Amino acid sequence: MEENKHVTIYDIAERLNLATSTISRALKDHHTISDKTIKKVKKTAEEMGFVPNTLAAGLRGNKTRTIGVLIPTVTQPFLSSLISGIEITAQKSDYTVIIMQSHDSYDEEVNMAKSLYSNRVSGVICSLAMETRDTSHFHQFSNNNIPLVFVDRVPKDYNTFRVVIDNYSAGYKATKHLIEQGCIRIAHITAGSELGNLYNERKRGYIEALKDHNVDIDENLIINLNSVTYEDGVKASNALFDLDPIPDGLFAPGDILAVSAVQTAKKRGIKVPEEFKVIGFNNDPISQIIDPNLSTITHPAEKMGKAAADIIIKNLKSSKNDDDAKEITFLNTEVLARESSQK
Amino acid sequence: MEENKHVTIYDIAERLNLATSTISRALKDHHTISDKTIKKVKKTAEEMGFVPNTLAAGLRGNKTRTIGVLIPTVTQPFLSSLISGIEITAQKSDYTVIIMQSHDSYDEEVNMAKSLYSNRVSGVICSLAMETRDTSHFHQFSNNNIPLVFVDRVPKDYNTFRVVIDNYSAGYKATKHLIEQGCIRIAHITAGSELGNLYNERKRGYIEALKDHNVDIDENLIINLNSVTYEDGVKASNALFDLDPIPDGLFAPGDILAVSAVQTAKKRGIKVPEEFKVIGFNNDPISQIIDPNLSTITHPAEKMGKAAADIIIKNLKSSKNDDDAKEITFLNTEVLARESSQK
DNA sequence: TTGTATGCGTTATCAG
DNA sequence: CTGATAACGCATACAA
Repeated sequence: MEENKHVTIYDIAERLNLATSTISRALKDHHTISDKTIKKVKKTAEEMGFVPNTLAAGLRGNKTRTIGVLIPTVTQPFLSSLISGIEITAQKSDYTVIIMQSHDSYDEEVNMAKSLYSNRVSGVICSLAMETRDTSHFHQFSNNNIPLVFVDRVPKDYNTFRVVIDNYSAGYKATKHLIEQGCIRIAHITAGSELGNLYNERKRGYIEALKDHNVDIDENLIINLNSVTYEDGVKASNALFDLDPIPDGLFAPGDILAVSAVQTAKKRGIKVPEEFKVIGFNNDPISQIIDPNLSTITHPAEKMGKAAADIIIKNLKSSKNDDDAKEITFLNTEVLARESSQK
Repeated sequence: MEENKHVTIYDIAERLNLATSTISRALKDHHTISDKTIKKVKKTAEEMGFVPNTLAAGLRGNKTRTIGVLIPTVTQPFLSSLISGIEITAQKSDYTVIIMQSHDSYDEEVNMAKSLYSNRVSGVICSLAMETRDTSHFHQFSNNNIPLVFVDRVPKDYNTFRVVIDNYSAGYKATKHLIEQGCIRIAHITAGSELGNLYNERKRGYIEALKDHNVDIDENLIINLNSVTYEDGVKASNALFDLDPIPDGLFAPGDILAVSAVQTAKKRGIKVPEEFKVIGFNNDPISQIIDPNLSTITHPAEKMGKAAADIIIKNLKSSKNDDDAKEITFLNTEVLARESSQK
């Protein structure tokens, strides 16, 4: 077995009778190094199997070209698409992405944030954990000039970059769509108000749409959940179908909830969309698998990821110490009318 | 804005009039340091907002307590569950996980591998890209005593740890199940033979099961695909349904393919499972969403992730330079009989 | 165009 | 029990 010690620029320097500084510069195409030397160095590096030690470089230069991503989980379609977007953009600028999952736990989020800081990431992209109420664990980034971008589930009061959709108007659009499809008893599921208020905003849109179109607001048709699993959705739907009369429409703020409602309806012999129309949120893959296909609101996950990464990279480039208010980027959503809300 | 320079052990040392070495040791509960000092140091560190610089520690100690994960994508349910398993185990032993996606491209995989090495990860867990035929880019790990574990899509000839399921027997079980449900014209979809031979193995199991049960093997019922997207599945299914007579069963080596077959069948008025029974593979979430629910083969993604991480960590602990043959870990699969293959 | 010297923050070795 | 010092591998300021 080869007990290969890692090859360093020092090894290359020795072999070529050059200074380490020359090697270091040649490897990065520094303009003060002759083409000849550059070629020679690169060739030898290749031959010797040199791989730069990013730890050393990071320590020395205090920049790691690494973007830390801190999200609840990678298993949600929305979030994995977000990652995908981040990665695509990062890769173009030669940034490495390191992903950590909070599993929607505040404590884990705090730990992971520390770990990211400990790893001296160049920038951070975060979608908050469900549990998170306090965001002081992000101060370490802000205080040290490490660009921080919140995505989707963002804190309300934190002067940093945010990439979001307009949840209010999305909720409004979804509800309006159901009204236009003839619904007059529209139910809504919402989730425990948290820091980010994402579900609250969607609910606000729902309420406003009802008001604007003179549809009665019935508190019995609004179900409040603490979490948004499939099982929660089944419970909520059953509660709705126990009403008399049952609602004729549902705006669910997530496709999983919507799907659970459709399936519960089917199980109870309620016809979708004839007796009960549904619109979800996110445009998850399942929305096209379920029968009937689910109407939903698009959520531009990949675009959001790209936008967030762009902000980080741009900010790092200009290295401006701006105390300016950080902008909020709003991305578009659209109603995707499929079978589950057909007239 | 606070222009906080990072707090270092040097800052703590200065404040407490102690040596940096004392601080370093105190922070790690070294037994040669008095309890009093340890307490004092920890308190001050906390107060000053000290966060260890893992780059420096990694550089110095040549170990980073980081596991690099190199997989095709995080968006596949199987792979995101795998990650989940890796993370759970890693976190218990205080390892950090860094994830990179090859997007099934050989070139990206080579790059990412270099990047992981460059980051001096302590160990690597990899599921190969579809495109990968050559695995020499992993030698850098093997040669430098960095534990390497392949998972699921593994190379055939590479003396390193492997965590897999027995694809042959899984394919056999799936096919046998269809036979037991009364199928006699069982179709199969397979994918271009690659290094890992995962699909080939499943196909081999399919063939053997047919033979063992005296069911005719009809080459027309076996469709070979280059990729395994939903669209590919639709094409394959249509080809099968254009046959006369159509097959009465299908073993699809992935749930997406199976779902596409079910939906294509429905579109063409073919009744599932009455006229056409289907079994998939992986037990993806969609398998429980589609109507009828999809029979499938379980794939213990999270367990595999845990097993792989365990191997890395154990190996790192014992730091034995074993030239021994590396073991292969086989995990169990099961037939999950649901509606789509009902008699 | 290249070389010299230094420091990034930590830990391990050795000395006290 | 604590301190001084060197070393990890690289990048930069400065010198030549």
